[in-house]
Amino acid sequence: MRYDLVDLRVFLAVLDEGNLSRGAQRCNLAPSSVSQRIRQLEDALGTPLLERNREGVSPTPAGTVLANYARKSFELLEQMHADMLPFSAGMPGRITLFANTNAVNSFLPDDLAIFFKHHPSVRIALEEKNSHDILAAVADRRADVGIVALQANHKELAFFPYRDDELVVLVPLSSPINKDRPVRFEECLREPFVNLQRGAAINAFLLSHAAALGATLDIRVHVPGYRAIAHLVASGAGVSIVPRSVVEKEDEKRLAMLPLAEPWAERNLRICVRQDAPANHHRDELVRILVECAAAATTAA
DNA sequence: TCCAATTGAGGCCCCGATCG
DNA sequence: CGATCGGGGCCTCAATTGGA
Repeated sequence: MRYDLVDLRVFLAVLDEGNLSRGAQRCNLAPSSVSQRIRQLEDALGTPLLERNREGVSPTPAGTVLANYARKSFELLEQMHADMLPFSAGMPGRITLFANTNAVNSFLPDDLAIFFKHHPSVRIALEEKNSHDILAAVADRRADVGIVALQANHKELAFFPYRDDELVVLVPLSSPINKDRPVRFEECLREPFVNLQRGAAINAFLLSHAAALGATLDIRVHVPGYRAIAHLVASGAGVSIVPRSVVEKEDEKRLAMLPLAEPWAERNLRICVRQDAPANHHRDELVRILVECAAAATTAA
Protein backbone atom coordinates (compact mmCIF):
# COMPACT_ATOMS: atom_id res chain seq x y z
CA MET A 1 0.00 0.00 0.00
CA ARG A 2 1.57 3.25 -1.10
CA TYR A 3 -0.60 5.52 1.00
CA ASP A 4 -1.39 5.82 4.67
CA LEU A 5 -4.02 6.97 7.13
CA VAL A 6 -2.65 10.52 7.04
CA ASP A 7 -3.31 10.65 3.29
CA LEU A 8 -6.89 9.54 3.86
CA ARG A 9 -7.39 12.07 6.67
CA VAL A 10 -6.00 14.84 4.48
CA PHE A 11 -8.22 13.74 1.61
CA LEU A 12 -11.34 13.87 3.82
CA ALA A 13 -10.35 17.26 5.22
CA VAL A 14 -10.00 18.66 1.71
CA LEU A 15 -13.36 17.18 0.70
CA ASP A 16 -15.07 18.53 3.81
CA GLU A 17 -13.67 22.00 3.17
CA GLY A 18 -14.22 21.76 -0.59
CA ASN A 19 -10.92 23.50 -0.94
CA LEU A 20 -7.36 22.25 -0.89
CA SER A 21 -5.92 25.29 0.90
CA ARG A 22 -8.48 25.21 3.72
CA GLY A 23 -8.11 21.45 3.96
CA ALA A 24 -4.38 21.95 4.35
CA GLN A 25 -4.97 24.57 7.04
CA ARG A 26 -7.20 22.14 8.92
CA CYS A 27 -4.42 19.53 8.82
CA ASN A 28 -1.73 22.06 9.76
CA LEU A 29 0.07 21.48 6.48
CA ALA A 30 1.09 23.64 3.57
CA PRO A 31 -1.21 23.46 0.54
CA SER A 32 1.66 22.14 -1.53
CA SER A 33 2.13 19.27 0.87
CA VAL A 34 -1.54 18.40 0.68
CA SER A 35 -1.52 18.68 -3.09
CA GLN A 36 1.42 16.29 -3.21
CA ARG A 37 -0.24 13.78 -0.86
CA ILE A 38 -3.45 13.75 -2.85
CA ARG A 39 -1.54 13.40 -6.12
CA GLN A 40 0.30 10.39 -4.67
CA LEU A 41 -2.99 8.94 -3.46
CA GLU A 42 -4.41 9.29 -6.96
CA ASP A 43 -1.30 7.68 -8.44
CA ALA A 44 -1.51 4.80 -5.96
CA LEU A 45 -5.18 4.17 -6.76
CA GLY A 46 -4.75 4.81 -10.45
CA THR A 47 -7.65 7.23 -10.77
CA PRO A 48 -8.36 10.94 -10.23
CA LEU A 49 -10.12 11.58 -6.92
CA LEU A 50 -10.73 15.32 -7.16
CA GLU A 51 -12.00 17.70 -9.83
CA ARG A 52 -9.88 20.84 -9.51
CA ASN A 53 -11.63 24.02 -10.45
CA ARG A 54 -11.73 27.74 -9.91
CA GLU A 55 -13.68 27.54 -6.64
CA GLY A 56 -11.69 24.70 -5.14
CA VAL A 57 -12.18 20.96 -5.45
CA SER A 58 -15.04 18.47 -5.66
CA PRO A 59 -14.89 14.67 -5.57
CA THR A 60 -14.94 12.54 -8.70
CA PRO A 61 -17.15 9.42 -8.53
CA ALA A 62 -14.04 7.49 -7.48
CA GLY A 63 -13.33 10.15 -4.86
CA THR A 64 -16.84 9.78 -3.45
CA VAL A 65 -16.39 6.01 -3.17
CA LEU A 66 -13.00 6.43 -1.50
CA ALA A 67 -14.41 9.02 0.92
CA ASN A 68 -17.13 6.58 1.99
CA TYR A 69 -14.60 3.84 2.62
CA ALA A 70 -12.26 6.23 4.41
CA ARG A 71 -15.02 7.46 6.72
CA LYS A 72 -16.05 3.90 7.52
CA SER A 73 -12.42 2.99 8.16
CA PHE A 74 -12.00 5.86 10.61
CA GLU A 75 -15.24 4.93 12.36
CA LEU A 76 -13.90 1.39 12.69
CA LEU A 77 -10.62 2.73 14.05
CA GLU A 78 -12.52 4.83 16.61
CA GLN A 79 -14.40 1.70 17.62
CA MET A 80 -11.13 -0.19 17.86
CA HIS A 81 -9.67 2.44 20.17
CA ALA A 82 -12.81 2.38 22.30
CA ASP A 83 -12.61 -1.39 22.51
CA MET A 84 -8.93 -1.26 23.50
CA LEU A 85 -9.60 1.26 26.25
CA PRO A 86 -10.61 -1.26 28.90
CA PHE A 87 -7.33 -3.13 28.35
CA SER A 88 -5.15 -0.03 28.59
CA ALA A 89 -7.06 0.99 31.73
CA GLY A 90 -6.20 -2.33 33.30
CA MET A 91 -9.63 -3.83 32.77
CA PRO A 92 -9.20 -7.22 31.23
CA GLY A 93 -12.25 -8.78 29.77
CA ARG A 94 -14.47 -8.29 26.86
CA ILE A 95 -16.93 -10.96 25.87
CA THR A 96 -18.72 -11.23 22.57
CA LEU A 97 -22.18 -12.65 23.18
CA PHE A 98 -24.50 -13.56 20.31
CA ALA A 99 -28.11 -14.32 21.23
CA ASN A 100 -31.34 -14.86 19.36
CA THR A 101 -34.20 -12.36 19.41
CA ASN A 102 -36.03 -14.30 22.06
CA ALA A 103 -33.20 -14.22 24.61
CA VAL A 104 -32.20 -10.61 23.88
CA ASN A 105 -35.74 -9.35 24.45
CA SER A 106 -36.77 -11.42 27.43
CA PHE A 107 -34.45 -13.11 29.92
CA LEU A 108 -31.05 -11.80 29.02
CA PRO A 109 -31.28 -8.15 30.21
CA ASP A 110 -32.08 -9.14 33.80
CA ASP A 111 -29.49 -11.93 33.84
CA LEU A 112 -26.79 -9.64 32.44
CA ALA A 113 -27.61 -7.10 35.13
CA ILE A 114 -26.76 -9.75 37.71
CA PHE A 115 -23.53 -10.57 35.90
CA PHE A 116 -22.52 -6.89 35.84
CA LYS A 117 -23.14 -6.60 39.59
CA HIS A 118 -20.45 -9.23 40.10
CA HIS A 119 -18.14 -8.12 37.27
CA PRO A 120 -18.57 -4.38 36.71
CA SER A 121 -15.33 -4.03 34.73
CA VAL A 122 -16.22 -6.58 32.06
CA ARG A 123 -17.54 -5.32 28.74
CA ILE A 124 -19.98 -7.38 26.71
CA ALA A 125 -20.57 -6.94 22.99
CA LEU A 126 -24.10 -8.28 22.58
CA GLU A 127 -25.46 -8.92 19.10
CA GLU A 128 -28.81 -10.31 18.04
CA LYS A 129 -28.54 -13.09 15.41
CA ASN A 130 -30.51 -16.10 14.32
CA SER A 131 -29.62 -19.40 15.95
CA HIS A 132 -27.88 -20.92 12.91
CA ASP A 133 -25.60 -17.87 12.57
CA ILE A 134 -24.88 -17.99 16.30
CA LEU A 135 -23.75 -21.62 16.19
CA ALA A 136 -21.49 -20.86 13.23
CA ALA A 137 -20.07 -17.76 14.94
CA VAL A 138 -19.23 -19.57 18.18
CA ALA A 139 -17.72 -22.47 16.23
CA ASP A 140 -15.62 -19.99 14.18
CA ARG A 141 -14.54 -18.13 17.36
CA ARG A 142 -16.25 -14.92 16.23
CA ALA A 143 -18.35 -15.08 19.38
CA ASP A 144 -17.32 -16.27 22.85
CA VAL A 145 -20.78 -17.32 23.98
CA GLY A 146 -24.02 -17.96 22.13
CA ILE A 147 -27.64 -18.40 23.12
CA VAL A 148 -29.65 -20.40 20.62
CA ALA A 149 -33.04 -22.05 20.26
CA LEU A 150 -31.80 -25.01 18.24
CA GLN A 151 -31.84 -28.56 19.52
CA ALA A 152 -29.23 -29.68 16.98
CA ASN A 153 -25.84 -30.48 18.49
CA HIS A 154 -22.47 -29.44 17.16
CA LYS A 155 -19.40 -31.57 17.72
CA GLU A 156 -17.15 -28.59 18.58
CA LEU A 157 -19.58 -26.92 20.98
CA ALA A 158 -20.68 -27.55 24.55
CA PHE A 159 -24.29 -26.72 25.47
CA PHE A 160 -25.91 -25.67 28.75
CA PRO A 161 -29.66 -25.37 29.33
CA TYR A 162 -30.85 -21.78 29.64
CA ARG A 163 -34.62 -21.13 29.50
CA ASP A 164 -37.70 -22.87 28.12
CA ASP A 165 -39.95 -20.62 26.11
CA GLU A 166 -42.43 -20.95 23.30
CA LEU A 167 -43.71 -18.86 20.43
CA VAL A 168 -47.30 -17.76 20.82
CA VAL A 169 -49.75 -16.03 18.52
CA LEU A 170 -51.05 -12.62 19.50
CA VAL A 171 -54.39 -11.74 17.94
CA PRO A 172 -56.85 -8.90 18.58
CA LEU A 173 -59.82 -9.80 20.81
CA SER A 174 -62.03 -9.10 17.79
CA SER A 175 -60.12 -11.54 15.55
CA PRO A 176 -62.19 -14.25 13.76
CA ILE A 177 -59.46 -16.79 14.61
CA ASN A 178 -60.83 -19.55 16.88
CA LYS A 179 -59.37 -18.81 20.32
CA ASP A 180 -60.34 -22.12 21.94
CA ARG A 181 -57.52 -24.22 20.52
CA PRO A 182 -53.88 -23.90 19.42
CA VAL A 183 -53.50 -22.04 16.11
CA ARG A 184 -51.68 -23.44 13.12
CA PHE A 185 -49.14 -21.16 11.44
CA GLU A 186 -51.00 -21.60 8.15
CA GLU A 187 -54.08 -19.94 9.68
CA CYS A 188 -52.03 -16.96 10.81
CA LEU A 189 -50.78 -16.39 7.27
CA ARG A 190 -54.28 -15.27 6.23
CA GLU A 191 -53.90 -12.20 8.50
CA PRO A 192 -51.64 -9.19 8.18
CA PHE A 193 -48.61 -9.39 10.50
CA VAL A 194 -47.14 -6.90 12.92
CA ASN A 195 -43.44 -7.69 13.06
CA LEU A 196 -40.25 -6.45 14.62
CA GLN A 197 -38.20 -4.09 12.50
CA ARG A 198 -36.22 -5.38 9.51
CA GLY A 199 -33.12 -7.31 10.47
CA ALA A 200 -34.63 -8.94 13.57
CA ALA A 201 -33.66 -12.59 13.54
CA ILE A 202 -37.21 -13.76 14.30
CA ASN A 203 -38.45 -12.22 11.04
CA ALA A 204 -36.13 -14.36 8.94
CA PHE A 205 -37.17 -17.35 11.06
CA LEU A 206 -40.89 -16.79 10.39
CA LEU A 207 -40.33 -16.00 6.72
CA SER A 208 -38.47 -19.27 6.23
CA HIS A 209 -41.33 -21.24 7.79
CA ALA A 210 -43.82 -19.38 5.60
CA ALA A 211 -41.69 -20.14 2.55
CA ALA A 212 -41.71 -23.83 3.51
CA LEU A 213 -45.51 -23.67 3.16
CA GLY A 214 -45.18 -21.94 -0.18
CA ALA A 215 -46.48 -18.70 1.31
CA THR A 216 -45.12 -15.41 2.55
CA LEU A 217 -45.88 -13.09 5.45
CA ASP A 218 -48.11 -10.12 4.73
CA ILE A 219 -46.23 -7.73 7.00
CA ARG A 220 -48.39 -4.67 7.55
CA VAL A 221 -45.93 -2.85 9.76
CA HIS A 222 -42.45 -3.21 11.22
CA VAL A 223 -42.05 -1.84 14.74
CA PRO A 224 -39.03 -1.41 17.02
CA GLY A 225 -40.05 -3.58 19.97
CA TYR A 226 -42.48 -6.05 21.51
CA ARG A 227 -44.33 -3.33 23.44
CA ALA A 228 -45.30 -1.69 20.16
CA ILE A 229 -46.33 -5.07 18.74
CA ALA A 230 -48.70 -5.65 21.66
CA HIS A 231 -50.24 -2.18 21.25
CA LEU A 232 -50.76 -2.60 17.52
CA VAL A 233 -52.18 -6.11 17.78
CA ALA A 234 -54.55 -4.96 20.54
CA SER A 235 -55.73 -2.12 18.33
CA GLY A 236 -56.55 -4.57 15.53
CA ALA A 237 -53.64 -3.83 13.18
CA GLY A 238 -52.85 -7.52 12.66
CA VAL A 239 -51.51 -10.64 14.32
CA SER A 240 -48.01 -11.39 15.55
CA ILE A 241 -45.91 -14.33 16.69
CA VAL A 242 -43.73 -13.61 19.68
CA PRO A 243 -42.02 -15.46 22.54
CA ARG A 244 -44.38 -16.01 25.47
CA SER A 245 -41.81 -14.50 27.81
CA VAL A 246 -42.15 -11.00 26.28
CA VAL A 247 -45.92 -10.81 26.77
CA GLU A 248 -46.83 -8.84 29.86
CA LYS A 249 -49.77 -9.51 32.18
CA GLU A 250 -51.53 -6.29 31.18
CA ASP A 251 -51.27 -7.24 27.49
CA GLU A 252 -53.31 -10.37 28.12
CA LYS A 253 -56.33 -8.22 29.03
CA ARG A 254 -56.21 -6.31 25.74
CA LEU A 255 -55.49 -9.11 23.28
CA ALA A 256 -55.66 -12.89 22.93
CA MET A 257 -52.51 -14.98 23.36
CA LEU A 258 -52.88 -18.39 21.70
CA PRO A 259 -50.51 -21.37 21.60
CA LEU A 260 -48.94 -22.00 18.21
CA ALA A 261 -49.60 -25.57 17.04
CA GLU A 262 -46.22 -26.11 15.37
CA PRO A 263 -43.29 -28.21 16.64
CA TRP A 264 -40.93 -25.30 16.05
CA ALA A 265 -42.94 -23.11 18.42
CA GLU A 266 -41.02 -24.63 21.32
CA ARG A 267 -38.10 -22.37 22.03
CA ASN A 268 -35.84 -24.12 24.47
CA LEU A 269 -32.91 -21.81 24.75
CA ARG A 270 -29.41 -23.15 25.27
CA ILE A 271 -26.08 -21.53 25.97
CA CYS A 272 -23.20 -22.67 23.78
CA VAL A 273 -19.43 -22.25 23.95
CA ARG A 274 -16.56 -23.87 22.10
CA GLN A 275 -15.35 -27.01 23.83
CA ASP A 276 -11.69 -26.23 23.16
CA ALA A 277 -11.88 -22.48 23.86
CA PRO A 278 -8.83 -21.20 25.77
CA ALA A 279 -9.34 -20.47 29.47
CA ASN A 280 -11.26 -17.26 30.02
CA HIS A 281 -12.42 -16.49 33.53
CA HIS A 282 -15.00 -13.88 32.56
CA ARG A 283 -16.56 -16.02 29.85
CA ASP A 284 -16.84 -18.93 32.27
CA GLU A 285 -18.33 -16.62 34.89
CA LEU A 286 -20.90 -15.34 32.41
CA VAL A 287 -21.96 -18.89 31.52
CA ARG A 288 -22.08 -19.86 35.20
CA ILE A 289 -24.27 -16.89 36.16
CA LEU A 290 -26.63 -17.39 33.20
CA VAL A 291 -27.05 -21.06 34.09
CA GLU A 292 -27.64 -20.17 37.76
CA CYS A 293 -30.23 -17.54 36.84
CA ALA A 294 -32.02 -20.07 34.66
CA ALA A 295 -31.98 -22.69 37.42
CA ALA A 296 -33.28 -20.17 39.97
CA ALA A 297 -36.09 -19.14 37.63
CA THR A 298 -37.10 -22.78 37.08
CA THR A 299 -37.16 -23.40 40.84
CA ALA A 300 -39.25 -20.28 41.44
CA ALA A 301 -41.73 -21.35 38.75
C1' DT B 1 -6.25 40.56 -11.88
C1' DC B 2 -7.33 37.40 -8.39
C1' DC B 3 -7.43 33.04 -6.28
C1' DA B 4 -6.54 28.22 -5.83
C1' DA B 5 -3.67 24.44 -7.28
C1' DT B 6 0.74 22.81 -8.72
C1' DT B 7 5.73 22.47 -9.32
C1' DG B 8 10.53 22.73 -8.06
C1' DA B 9 14.23 23.66 -4.86
C1' DG B 10 16.10 23.15 -0.62
C1' DG B 11 16.06 21.83 4.34
C1' DC B 12 15.04 18.78 8.18
C1' DC B 13 14.47 14.45 10.30
C1' DC B 14 14.32 9.55 10.70
C1' DC B 15 16.12 5.12 9.89
C1' DG B 16 19.16 1.60 8.39
C1' DA B 17 23.89 0.41 7.23
C1' DT B 18 28.54 0.68 8.36
C1' DC B 19 32.54 1.29 11.11
C1' DG B 20 35.55 1.62 15.11
C1' DC C 1 27.23 -0.63 21.50
C1' DG C 2 27.58 4.05 20.18
C1' DA C 3 28.87 7.38 16.48
C1' DT C 4 28.62 8.59 11.79
C1' DC C 5 26.94 8.75 7.17
C1' DG C 6 23.80 8.55 3.37
C1' DG C 7 19.28 7.91 1.40
C1' DG C 8 14.53 8.66 1.41
C1' DG C 9 10.38 10.84 2.88
C1' DC C 10 8.04 14.81 4.08
C1' DC C 11 7.86 19.49 4.86
C1' DT C 12 7.90 24.66 3.61
C1' DC C 13 8.71 28.53 0.63
C1' DA C 14 8.62 30.81 -3.62
C1' DA C 15 7.45 30.82 -8.28
C1' DT C 16 4.36 29.36 -11.84
C1' DT C 17 0.11 27.91 -14.01
C1' DG C 18 -4.63 28.17 -15.19
C1' DG C 19 -9.36 29.50 -15.13
C1' DA C 20 -13.03 32.93 -14.36
